[in-house]
Amino acid sequence: MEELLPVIDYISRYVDLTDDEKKHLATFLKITRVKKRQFIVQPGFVCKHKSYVVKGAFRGYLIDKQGKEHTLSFAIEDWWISDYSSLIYQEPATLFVEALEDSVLIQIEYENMQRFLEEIPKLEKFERIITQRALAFQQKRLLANFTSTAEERYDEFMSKYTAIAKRVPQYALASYLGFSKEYLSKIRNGKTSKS
Amino acid sequence: MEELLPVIDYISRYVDLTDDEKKHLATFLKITRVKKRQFIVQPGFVCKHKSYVVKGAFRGYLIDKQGKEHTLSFAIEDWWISDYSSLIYQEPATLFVEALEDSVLIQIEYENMQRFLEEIPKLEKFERIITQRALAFQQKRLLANFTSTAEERYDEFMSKYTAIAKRVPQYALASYLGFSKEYLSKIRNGKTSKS
DNA sequence: AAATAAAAATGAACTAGTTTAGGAAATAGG
DNA sequence: CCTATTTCCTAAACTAGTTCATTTTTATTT
Repeated sequence: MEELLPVIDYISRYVDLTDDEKKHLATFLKITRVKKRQFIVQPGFVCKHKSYVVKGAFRGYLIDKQGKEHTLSFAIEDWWISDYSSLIYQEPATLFVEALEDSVLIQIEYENMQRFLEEIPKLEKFERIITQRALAFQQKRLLANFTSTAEERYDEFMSKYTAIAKRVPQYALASYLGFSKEYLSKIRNGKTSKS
Repeated sequence: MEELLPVIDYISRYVDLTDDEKKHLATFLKITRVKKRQFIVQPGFVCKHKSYVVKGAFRGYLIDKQGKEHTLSFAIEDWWISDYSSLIYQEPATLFVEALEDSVLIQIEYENMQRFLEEIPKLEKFERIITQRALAFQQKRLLANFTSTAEERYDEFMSKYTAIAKRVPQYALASYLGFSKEYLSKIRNGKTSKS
């Protein structure tokens, strides 16, 4: 239970849970430790969990036909990550989700998620809210890609997600922002460095 | 009530509602008729409704700094449309949502949505499910843009959303698929026409 | 049915960002 | 502390898709 507190506190930000409900919820959760470079989701395999990051960093990406990587999401402490469409439809994933550091997760298995939504209907509200936020986040990201140039997107990301920018490799950042690592390098060197 | 049946049936696909609940739900809904070229959402104004299309066609798009249009979504009969992030955070919209034909909508006002989620908690599940689907849809769209070429995306869309493709102008389709109308025209004429 | 406006097609010049291939610098592991 | 691997930088050639200006076709209005 001790170790599961972070995620229970997280959920409690959105719905009020009694102590009993918290205990019940805890039975649906499990701690997972992964090493750097380890995958928690891989294309072709059904994504079985929703994962909350207690410690560490992850990125979700896919590889296109030409072998190019496209990063779709990052997650550090207090974020969630998974292949969403694989998880909800229980169909083979398209994404890799890879640990960028040695990390600790709290995971909820798909079947358990269905069970706890039935047994603790309050949690429907939690799921609804975080899904709405994820959707709004995605929409905003999409819009940013339309309205801004490569350089603006870079600046925006650096100021908004400083913590993430510091922890992920540049090739991952470039492939998140939608351009090549070479071009990221060009942007960086175009700036008047303060170091 | 009669006129509101389509959306009540839609919701009933996801959650079982008693007749009383259906009647209660109906009090939260309203019919809106709009003419071609009319906007139901505009940048700068808070998006107040979630809209279900009974009849007609819509597109959601934004205009970037260079004046270029980017279409984010289409909606025809039995689809929902709105500026999602504006709606859930009740902040000014970034999108235009425009009627492509004379149309009929069933709308749910934001405040009413909050009320009915509290008064009929069953509907949390409905909201959760359709939000999850919207998110999965968005993710798939994003992935398709990475893994396919302009031409493949065009083919994919034509076969998957034939009904929509027939009803929306080509400039709208091009700006949805992520290239210029001139390029769409080029793709079309590159194909061996069957007409 | 004519007049007007909107949408679609064409082709040539253009450009943002990619690709490729090299080497330098930094990190991690033993 | 030394070696290997990963990450980062540079520069030139390249290309998918854009832009612009003009024409043809298709809708819409009177």
